[in-house]
Amino acid sequence: MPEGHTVHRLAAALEQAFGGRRVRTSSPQGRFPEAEQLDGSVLLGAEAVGKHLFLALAPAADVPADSPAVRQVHVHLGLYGSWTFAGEPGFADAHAIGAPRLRMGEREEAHGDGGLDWRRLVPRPTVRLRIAGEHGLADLTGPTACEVLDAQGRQAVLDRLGPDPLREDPDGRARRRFVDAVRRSRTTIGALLMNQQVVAGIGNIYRAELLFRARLDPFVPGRELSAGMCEEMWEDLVALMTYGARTGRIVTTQPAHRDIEARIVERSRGTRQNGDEDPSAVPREKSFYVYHRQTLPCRLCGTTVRSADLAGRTVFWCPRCQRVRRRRAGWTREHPATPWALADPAAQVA
DNA sequence: GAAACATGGCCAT
DNA sequence: TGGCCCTGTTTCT
Repeated sequence: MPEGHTVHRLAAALEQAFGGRRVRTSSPQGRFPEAEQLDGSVLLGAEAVGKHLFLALAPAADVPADSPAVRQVHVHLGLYGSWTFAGEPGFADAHAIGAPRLRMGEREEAHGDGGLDWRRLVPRPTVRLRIAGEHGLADLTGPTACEVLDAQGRQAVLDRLGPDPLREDPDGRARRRFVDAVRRSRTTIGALLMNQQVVAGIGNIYRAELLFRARLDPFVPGRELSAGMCEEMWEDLVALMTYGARTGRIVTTQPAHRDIEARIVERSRGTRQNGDEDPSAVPREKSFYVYHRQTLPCRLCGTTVRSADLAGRTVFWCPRCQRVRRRRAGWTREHPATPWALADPAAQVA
């Protein structure tokens, strides 16, 4: 269950694992029959845009990237999709917690059976696509999309996507696109943030957390927000998602706000993330301000966090910290937003 | 076992 | 807005 940062990590992991190499492809589940034609291709590269993943495959390593011979495997994990890696020690290293198996997507998982030969791993019957190389393999299960596209098809997907905070934006064009899209719309900011045409890569966690950090009510219409508020949100998103892509974890709380949990019984069902097993990581029950914290007190003011349906998904917010007031001049926040300089996610690793 | 639930998105009304 | 598709895990009967 990934948001954009996970997909970017996956692209890096797949490229590291198979980039420039010939791969075997198969569809144990049988629901991706194109795997047979792709078998024996060279994986030229892996790219993430928002939550979309593209794997470029060609008959040979020296085929130019823009050649019509290049096939684009387009993968979207949806709610349930995940990749499971298995291989020699050091395979998919950047993400390995312990060989030979780990899962990415909703989490990474290390199995202690070190003697297992990855080549003999029988795929689960639900594996849509298996990619195998010389040193290891990757199994894809449960994607909402796994299809072969040509260059035009790939472009059609990209055309449906707004700016991705995880892609370079040297001239500020992406930020401007985001700000304009928000301020042009009478739709609520909570719905806009989930619209991949407005910003690509945000999911339900980043939405709720970003709005808390901005001290903005999810139900305020986009057009009521000032340009400054939108620019601050974009910059905060870039920082939060960059941290997420680097660590594999969504952490939005500042260290000073984490210990309220000591006095609270956390819901038994938590939100799993990559690296939950890592004792140096911020524990999941301390990682969020509002996500899945409905009925619990706000970390800042103690008011009970609320949840409601917004655009088909559950949104979480603190009705006090995120209260806004309508003034003649437009909407204003009742509380100042998090000072962005302090919000540097790098400073959040306790 | 069944049912509920989950970090999504598409398509038909 | 509602229904439906993907799968795995937890919680309820």
